[in-house]
Amino acid sequence: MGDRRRRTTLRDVATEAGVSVKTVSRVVNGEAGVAPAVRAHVAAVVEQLGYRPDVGARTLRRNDRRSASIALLLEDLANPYSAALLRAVEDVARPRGVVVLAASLDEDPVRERALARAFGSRSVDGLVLAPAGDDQSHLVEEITGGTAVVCVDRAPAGIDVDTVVSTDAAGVADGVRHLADHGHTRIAFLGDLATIATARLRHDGYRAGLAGAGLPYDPRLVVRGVRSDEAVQEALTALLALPDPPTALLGAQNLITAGLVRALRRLDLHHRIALVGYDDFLFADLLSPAVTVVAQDPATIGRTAADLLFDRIGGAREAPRTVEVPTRLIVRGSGELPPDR
Amino acid sequence: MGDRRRRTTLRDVATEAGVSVKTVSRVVNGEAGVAPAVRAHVAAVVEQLGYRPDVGARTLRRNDRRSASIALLLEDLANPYSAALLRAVEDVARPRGVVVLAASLDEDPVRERALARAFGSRSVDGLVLAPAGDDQSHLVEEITGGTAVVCVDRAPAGIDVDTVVSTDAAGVADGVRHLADHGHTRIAFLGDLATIATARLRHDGYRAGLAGAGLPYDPRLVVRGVRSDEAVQEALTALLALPDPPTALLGAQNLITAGLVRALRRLDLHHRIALVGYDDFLFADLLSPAVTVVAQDPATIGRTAADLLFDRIGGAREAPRTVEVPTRLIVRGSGELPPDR
DNA sequence: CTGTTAGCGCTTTCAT
DNA sequence: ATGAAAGCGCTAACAG
Repeated sequence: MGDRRRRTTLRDVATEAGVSVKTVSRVVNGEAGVAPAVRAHVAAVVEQLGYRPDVGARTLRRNDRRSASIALLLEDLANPYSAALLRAVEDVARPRGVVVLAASLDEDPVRERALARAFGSRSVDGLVLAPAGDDQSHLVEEITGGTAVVCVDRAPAGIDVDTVVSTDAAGVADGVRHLADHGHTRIAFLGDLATIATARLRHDGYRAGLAGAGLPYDPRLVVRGVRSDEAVQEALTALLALPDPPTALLGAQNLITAGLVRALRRLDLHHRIALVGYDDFLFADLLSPAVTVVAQDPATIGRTAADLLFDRIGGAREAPRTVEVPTRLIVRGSGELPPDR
Repeated sequence: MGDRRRRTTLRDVATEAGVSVKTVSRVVNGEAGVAPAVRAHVAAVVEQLGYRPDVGARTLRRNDRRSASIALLLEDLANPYSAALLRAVEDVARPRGVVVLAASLDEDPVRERALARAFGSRSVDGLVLAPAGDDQSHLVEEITGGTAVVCVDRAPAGIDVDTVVSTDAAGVADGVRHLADHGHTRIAFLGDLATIATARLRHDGYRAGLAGAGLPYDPRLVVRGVRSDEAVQEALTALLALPDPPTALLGAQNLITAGLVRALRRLDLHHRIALVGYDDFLFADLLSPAVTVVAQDPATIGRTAADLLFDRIGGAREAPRTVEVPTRLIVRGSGELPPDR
């Protein structure tokens, strides 16, 4: 109970093959310095005994402490954005024989630290982090300890590492401009908590987009900290009760856009009020009207982050870079409705 | 380059605190047998030096070889079903201090073996597997080696382990009966590859549902091996060209249902041909008509699988159980359209 | 209550 | 080309 049967070790193979453990180690690791005949024989014994190297023991002993594993700390693994990112990283890691640990942070800085620690204790070679709090300095120890770190989705604070983000501000500005091009002058912004860096960037993009279109910024059209379908519903109701209500909406996040689709539907205004969402979602093209979105590209973000990470793990020493992955405006219908009055 | 700076070890703490390594080990692991004053002092030094235990070394030495990690082998981490399952498992693992390794199999039995091996080499305490091939006997070694294994989504072959599945057949039968109740007698079935066990079960459910409704089984209404939107489109066209075409469709999988929604839309038949999908999806309620589905419950499957896994890891020795998680028919509109002729 | 010693499975270092 | 010995950081087993 609780005890595990002893598995075949290098030593077992060595004894059986009549060679030293070092020779077996050489064969298993494909190192030079073993006569072909010996190599073949050892390989046969390895196969026959079903020997499997113990990665933990290997990591412990090696000078570089490599474990052939990396960890991902994302917002929520069940969320399509995180899931696509994870999958993209996995696809880069697999061919290298590197396994992936994954965890959800749920915007909790405490959990960020705890999990970074837990993964650090397991000597992962690298960490891909979507920062949850506004201070990542707790990672300094890991970094000086030799763990490669790359941030995604949001710029980190307190550490200087490679970072891959979407062009949030520009993307939202595009969306705003698109609505303005369709004649809207009253464009509302519904965004996430201002404590979230990307939410701030998107708000900046909103301002910039308005400015670019020569429209004034009206704080009454801005609702922030929207974190549930109910909050969306309330916010929308309040906006529509304004003396000069918006004729177009910009949903600056996944779930907010979804909430807006539902809320507009409920008020039967979905064909009268224009909507542009930030972040694409499945079936956006099948709704009526189909939803125009500013799409992020989580797969490219993940792939890029993984590439940068493996560069670092491979010993790259340049100054940390920030890569911006462009968003793309996908025109589908909801963002092209004309102003309704 | 490649070398990692030495981290603080138990020994460092022991030297600094003026005690033996064993005493530090006791404090770190919360074992009894340390005087309160000593304990406090050691804890302070641990904190001051920023000591972090090395889980790899601990695993290597412990008799039970526990690593406080488990692995998930799922079909595709980017797919909402797998993602929800992963998240549910993570939520059970986290409070136990157990980290989660995850990988996608993409229906590839070779990858199943390779990844099971890779995780075995890292001495995970448990494995949650959504079987990709039709032979899981390669896991016998892991199991006798003490790794707990639980299968999800599909029953495994060649090993006898705890398994958590949806009531696939019953779920599809429910869907068929629902359509029959609404007057349909010509109900088509579009399913995945017959080599996939769940696809077979769902087909069985289709037959059973027809039988239950007193309807004949017409092979011309059955299309299997549908693996892309184009295939769906073609299949639908062929079905509608029959002398006596179906008035209702059952999409026996995620992507097939999505494809059917698109294809019907393209033919402008979405309000004339009834549709029931297997597997729920986001915004199914916002389409028009909203899509009636037989929903699986990946979160419950994941949670249950994780519970069973930790029972085993904890030493449970009963005969392996199979838990069936019920599906739920969600009535939304598309499945209640009357026969169109 | 506390410490000493051995050794997990492997790679490193150095010898042959 | 091969091997012997040391030791990675930790816990087990046993002494005191």
